Amino acid sequence: MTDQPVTTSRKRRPRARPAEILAAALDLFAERGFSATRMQDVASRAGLSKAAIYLYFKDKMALLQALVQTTVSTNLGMAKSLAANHQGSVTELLQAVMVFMAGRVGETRMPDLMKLIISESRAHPEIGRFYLDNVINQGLPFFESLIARGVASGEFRAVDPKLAVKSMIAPLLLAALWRTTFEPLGAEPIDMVAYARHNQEMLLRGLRP
Amino acid sequence: MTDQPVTTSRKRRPRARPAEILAAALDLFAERGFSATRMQDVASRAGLSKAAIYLYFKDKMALLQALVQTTVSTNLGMAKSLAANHQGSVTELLQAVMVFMAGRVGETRMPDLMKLIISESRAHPEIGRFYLDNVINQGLPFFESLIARGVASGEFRAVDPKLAVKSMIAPLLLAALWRTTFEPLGAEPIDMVAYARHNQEMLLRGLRP
DNA sequence: TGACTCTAACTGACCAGTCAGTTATAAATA
DNA sequence: TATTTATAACTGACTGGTCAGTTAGAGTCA
Repeated sequence: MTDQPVTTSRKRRPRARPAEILAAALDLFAERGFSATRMQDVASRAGLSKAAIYLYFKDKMALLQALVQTTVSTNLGMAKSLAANHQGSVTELLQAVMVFMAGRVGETRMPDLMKLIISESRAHPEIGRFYLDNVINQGLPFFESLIARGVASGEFRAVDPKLAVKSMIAPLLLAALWRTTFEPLGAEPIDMVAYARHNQEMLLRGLRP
Repeated sequence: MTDQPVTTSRKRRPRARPAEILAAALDLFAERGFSATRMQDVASRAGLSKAAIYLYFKDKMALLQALVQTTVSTNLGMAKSLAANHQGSVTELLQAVMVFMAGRVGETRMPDLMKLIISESRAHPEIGRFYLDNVINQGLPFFESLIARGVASGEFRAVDPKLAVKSMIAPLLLAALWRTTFEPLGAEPIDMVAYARHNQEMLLRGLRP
């Protein structure tokens, strides 16, 4: 017979807590949305009391902000390093970038984050502004520069890079919202592999001189 | 001296009420989102007391449902009649449909409705399901049939219509969310005319044999 | 009068965030 | 090694405020 307490042991693991809390929050935000998620629910899933969350995060919004910061911002950095290390035609680079992006949409929780940002940015403009400043206003110029390189090298026809970039992004946005909004309601899932191949084909044909 | 009441005249206009209430609700939902809009605010803007709304609508959700039903569903009907009355190549028809759709995104409140549906469908699946059943599951097969016609007639290469349709829709979705989510935060507006022309060009080049 | 339209005031439920107090653990001390 | 001390980590219970929806009854008109 051990002397161990019958109740769930109250461990002190301050190093691990923030990540656990964020993981719980992402699960619940993705599943139910931001407003419908109670701090108590986040706490329960993370194995803490609600009050403990406030030792690590200022308020509920700080949870979302941290999720966006850590999860979404990294993607752009990865895409950029992809480009920096690339040798070969712009067409090949564009293909590589699109494969990478499609992978992020298909295999990570980026769609959930995107939907959260879109859904919550009206009630919480600071979230939307963070995304605008750190992802959109960084990412679009980067993609534009890729297109412009292709135009300069003669690989692409003389499109407006600002518009062409939207042709790169739009299918990903559609896929992200499809997955998070309509698939849970029973809509036919998108075959991401075929979809990515199709989009690549459409884009490159559309850009050909 | 008239005998009229000094208090704000309480007009009796029951025929006009539902439309007035819906107009107020759409304004506010678009401006602040669904959850952040108080029934009291809708009432004030419509010139009624909050309780009066409940004479015309069962609850808050019924407002959103009515908005979606009346505003969004009509678009598909208009696009279909466009197609029914069309003579000429599928390419021309596709162009006409895309111009029509771009106009709806650029000049009506459809973007606001789309964003509402996307934002609220998690908390209120019946809204999402209504949109899925009445717009997506009706509209996509219709657009697919257009593409398939073009493939059959040899105007388009042999694409999968299911995928090609997404290439038609995605830019509109991007524009709608851009307008409703990022423009209010200071993002550069999309020039819808140039954007529509660009998308048309990209789509038709992408579909060319 | 009676049917209809409308409202002020109310209710009940919900929930983010706070706070006073408790417990686990490392360091200091014996 | 065993005991004490200090404090960071943690919790249960509470508060203040919000808001959707209801009710009792007043105003209006035919």
